Amino acid sequence: MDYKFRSNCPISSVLDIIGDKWSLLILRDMMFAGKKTFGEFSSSSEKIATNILTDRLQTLEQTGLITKGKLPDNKKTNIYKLTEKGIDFLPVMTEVMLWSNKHLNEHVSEENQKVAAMIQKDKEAFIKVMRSRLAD
Amino acid sequence: MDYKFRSNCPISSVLDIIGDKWSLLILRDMMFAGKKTFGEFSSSSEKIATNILTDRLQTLEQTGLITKGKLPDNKKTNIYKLTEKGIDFLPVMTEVMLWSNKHLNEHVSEENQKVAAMIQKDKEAFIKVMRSRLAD
DNA sequence: AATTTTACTTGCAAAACGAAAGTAAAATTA
DNA sequence: TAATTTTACTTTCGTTTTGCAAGTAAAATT
Repeated sequence: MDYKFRSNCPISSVLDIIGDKWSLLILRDMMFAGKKTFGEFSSSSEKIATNILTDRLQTLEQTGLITKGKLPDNKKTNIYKLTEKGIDFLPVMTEVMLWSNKHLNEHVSEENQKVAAMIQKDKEAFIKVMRSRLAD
Repeated sequence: MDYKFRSNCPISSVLDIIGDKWSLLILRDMMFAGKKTFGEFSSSSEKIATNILTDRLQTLEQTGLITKGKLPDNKKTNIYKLTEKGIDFLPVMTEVMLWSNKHLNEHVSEENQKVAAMIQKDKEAFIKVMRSRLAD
């Protein structure tokens, strides 16, 4: 099987998103922690600055990975959701999680190691379950 | 199947690497373009600044994803290689490539689209082939 | 009506970035 | 062997980004 790229592969085009740690953290929290609001993102243990969080949410929205909306009875709180394009990023984040679990495992709880082992066994099943959770 | 994380998943620990676009470009060029030297990395179309390239190569070495060596008969040119830890990052870069190909395809050559379709059909086979290339 | 919450904005010092020029060791060329 | 070129950086400095901390206005709660 010959995998040969004749021109630059398009990875560089996505680097404004995945080459930014705060954007990745937001996507992680949306995908794996079910977070939806500015306050929830702000409360992550990594302590993102509020001006940076604002900036990254705007960038993710402008590049079509998330949308910003409101609940019908609440004009104040923004609700952020992943778009289809954003949900399609799940395999990337899943592989990042698995890589981290394997290579940075001195920082990983035993509980998370077990979950990662289950995911490793059947990535497709995991992604299917997560997709259906996020599609709500 | 219940995938439930009881504590923070370890993604944030890896963000110094994958949350940096220049590091990702270097890893891409090593994995998919077979690049090994400072000059080759420097010649990528994204035009990384030489002081930044130096900095990122040092960071990747210090975090154990690449090694820096020389050829036996050449004391001048540095040869960079992926470590096992670095090669394990292949699935992440593969998913990034597939995501880019799907969502940024107006920038993607027809040739690369065909290659991406082949990869999508059998990711495991692709990763196996690439691993054996890189393990040399 | 008063207070709290939410999602920001602002000011500013520090850090990072990146263009461009320079440098020294090592290789190549004449 | 001397001159030139190549390689992998380092340095300078202006610009941009980051991030802390305080402030703000609209909306919700008390």
